Amino acid sequence: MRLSKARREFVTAMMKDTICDAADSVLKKHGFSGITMDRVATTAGLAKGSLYNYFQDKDDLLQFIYARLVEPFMQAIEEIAAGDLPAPKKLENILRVTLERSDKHKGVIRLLMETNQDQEVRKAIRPRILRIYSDIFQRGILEGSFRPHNVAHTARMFLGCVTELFELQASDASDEEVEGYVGVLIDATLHGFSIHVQESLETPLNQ
Amino acid sequence: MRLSKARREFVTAMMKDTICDAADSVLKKHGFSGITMDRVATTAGLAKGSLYNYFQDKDDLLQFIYARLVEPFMQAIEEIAAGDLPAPKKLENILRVTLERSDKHKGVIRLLMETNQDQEVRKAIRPRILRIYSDIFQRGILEGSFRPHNVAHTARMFLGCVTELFELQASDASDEEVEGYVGVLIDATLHGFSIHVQESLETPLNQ
Amino acid sequence: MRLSKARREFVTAMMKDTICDAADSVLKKHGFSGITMDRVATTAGLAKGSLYNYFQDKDDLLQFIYARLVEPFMQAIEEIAAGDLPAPKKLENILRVTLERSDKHKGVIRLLMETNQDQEVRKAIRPRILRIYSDIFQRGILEGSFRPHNVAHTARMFLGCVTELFELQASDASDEEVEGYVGVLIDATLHGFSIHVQESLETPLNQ
Amino acid sequence: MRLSKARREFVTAMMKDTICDAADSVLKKHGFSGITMDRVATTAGLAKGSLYNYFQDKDDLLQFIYARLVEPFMQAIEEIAAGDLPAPKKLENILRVTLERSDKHKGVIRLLMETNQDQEVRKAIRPRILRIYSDIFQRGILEGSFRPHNVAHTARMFLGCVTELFELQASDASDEEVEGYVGVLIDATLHGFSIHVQESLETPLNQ
DNA sequence: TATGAATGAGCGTTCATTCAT
DNA sequence: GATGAATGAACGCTCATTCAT
Repeated sequence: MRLSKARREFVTAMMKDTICDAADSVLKKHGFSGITMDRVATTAGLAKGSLYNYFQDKDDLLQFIYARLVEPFMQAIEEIAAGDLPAPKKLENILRVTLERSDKHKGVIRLLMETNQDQEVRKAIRPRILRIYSDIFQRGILEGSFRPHNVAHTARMFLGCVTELFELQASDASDEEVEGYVGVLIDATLHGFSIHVQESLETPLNQ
Repeated sequence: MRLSKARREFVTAMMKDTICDAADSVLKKHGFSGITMDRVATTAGLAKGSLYNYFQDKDDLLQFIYARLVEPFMQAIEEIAAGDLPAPKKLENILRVTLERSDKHKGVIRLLMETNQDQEVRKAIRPRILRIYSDIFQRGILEGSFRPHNVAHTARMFLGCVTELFELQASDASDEEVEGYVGVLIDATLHGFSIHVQESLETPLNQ
Repeated sequence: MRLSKARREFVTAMMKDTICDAADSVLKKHGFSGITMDRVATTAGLAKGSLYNYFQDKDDLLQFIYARLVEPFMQAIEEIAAGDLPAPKKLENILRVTLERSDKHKGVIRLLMETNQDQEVRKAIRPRILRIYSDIFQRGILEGSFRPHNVAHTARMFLGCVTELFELQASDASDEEVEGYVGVLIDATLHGFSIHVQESLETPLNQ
Repeated sequence: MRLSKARREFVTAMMKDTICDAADSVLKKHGFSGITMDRVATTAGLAKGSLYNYFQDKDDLLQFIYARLVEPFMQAIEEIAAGDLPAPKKLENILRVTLERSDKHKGVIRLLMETNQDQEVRKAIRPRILRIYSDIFQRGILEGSFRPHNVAHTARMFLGCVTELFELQASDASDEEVEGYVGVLIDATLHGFSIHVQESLETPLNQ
């Protein structure tokens, strides 16, 4: 009995994954707004109504997809953030992990970025990421490796850069290795782009 | 005959603008997904069917709206890009113009961000912007103000930062002045965030 | 312009009636719970979506049907109630009018009686009728033609009788003339069924 | 073999009752239209599919419920009808029993009233009740306690009154004791409402 | 028998598009 | 050109019923 129950849960989890994969596939082919329950079901080899055995409604399915996709990222990132490397190294590692993982989900990542801002999950994810970045920048300032600046701004800009590199990587336009992107962004983050003849050490960035 | 034809075209253009205004208004009130042909028509004081005299289909209308909204930005930006200021100053001016203008259209801008990235126009706009940024970075390198780096990457990262500051500005969370955002990003672009004790001038960023 | 507008309203009203007739017909054939938008539309010779040009939603349609059917009754009844005949005569006239009119809508009436009590309209109609009956009974008591009794109970019982005669009339089982039913109920109302050898005049019915 | 068959039938009957109880419970909690096979099964501690081992389909189940609820009423009523009290007393007793029993099942009764009149069982019950009433009225006439009248009409009117008092009792609007309702209706049945100064004994009611 | 995942027709509703006027 | 009623495919969702296990 207990075994059978465990087994049932296992099968259910498998099905959720299968459906999720189907949704991924629909996402890739038809874009975010092209995800219909019908298409997902058909792609998963099910009837439309069967989806509702696994997900309460469409939104539930969407959230599951998002979570399954994003949660691993988040965990890896949070692990790094919780470590005790110097701030710049943390950024670098986070970036590397992020890009490496996203490399395996090219299509989905790109399309997920379309996600409407109203989407519940996106609302929940962004703050988490921004908070992590902020904390690291803050730590960097305390450690003396970063000049003082408004970490809320910095975190957002860093996120903006990551997002764009994401897209670049996801686009077919680039086969560059992850290390390339990491190097680019970390270097830019640390030094900016200009030639610094005479770096004034005390200049605050902002505030 | 020729005159009458010109007149006809003029009137048509006027009508497209009227419809476009109506659509803007609907956008503000109902959000992106709330733009229905019905609402647009009613708001424009027309019958639904009449829209199809001016736009081939809904997508055509949407693209027109997007273009009309974005085009002024693009022109201002391209004008700056075409000038002969030093590269960093160009970036700064472009950024300032971008944020200032978007400040006046917060509502629309924010809603437009919901827009699906598949939208044709949006697809068309990004390359133009990236190209402009790339060119400026390239010029900066030639001018000797930027270290050599892969300008494709840099342009994207810069765009990522702009996008995020955009969102920050559009969100109700911030009343900061445009100059604040400009300062932050320009400083970050030029110098990065780290404390540069010993800046090695010859280090290439990438490639 | 004004004419055209008036004409449009007229046509719309016609269509609402057409749809209403179609719904009647569906009602007769499939019962209350068998009224689907699809069936109504098809019966009316329309596509399903077209119904929504005339009714906001299904409930709106249902209410319209009910109202169109019931309102004429109500008006006739209220008119009689407002007159100055003696109470028993009012009851008689109301009954006669009710049965006469319902004779023309046999099928619908019967089915409408199924109406779920949650239905908004039924909720609204019953109290109106009960109030009218109550008032008349109350007047009858004051006039000295009825013995004192709880008019709330009496009104309900009278309504119950009417409803049943309604159904009897609507059923194919009976071809009896309206006057027959009127006579039966009025006589029963006035005298009951028992043989009154020695009527005690002062006995109150209730309370 | 025979024993085992009897046993099997017994168990089946038990299960039907269990399911029926579950359905009652669902009825109370979710209303008539909220009775789904799923909910009934869950409430009964069964899998959905198992219901179909005991009932051919949903309608079969519904009919069983209705019958099980109504049958005790019917038996009590029929017992009274079969006795040898005078007609008016029979009516009174039937009425009392009806109201007393329904008083204990207010919730279910009220919800059951939402039931579509097309429901087979409901259709089957009415004639039985009407027949009983008719017979009693007929007996009353023969006994000399009722004036001659069309008993089909009378039976229906009486039923209409009962139904209404039923609803009144079931509604939260009234806490009146059963005896009150009984008194009201019996009095009305026997004497009507009017003041009978000079009762002419020989007037026939109808036919 | 019991199970519950799968089905699939059906529901009410929306809306871009067409077309007779 | 302007109109707006009509269309019909598509949507998310429900649920009675079936059937392999």
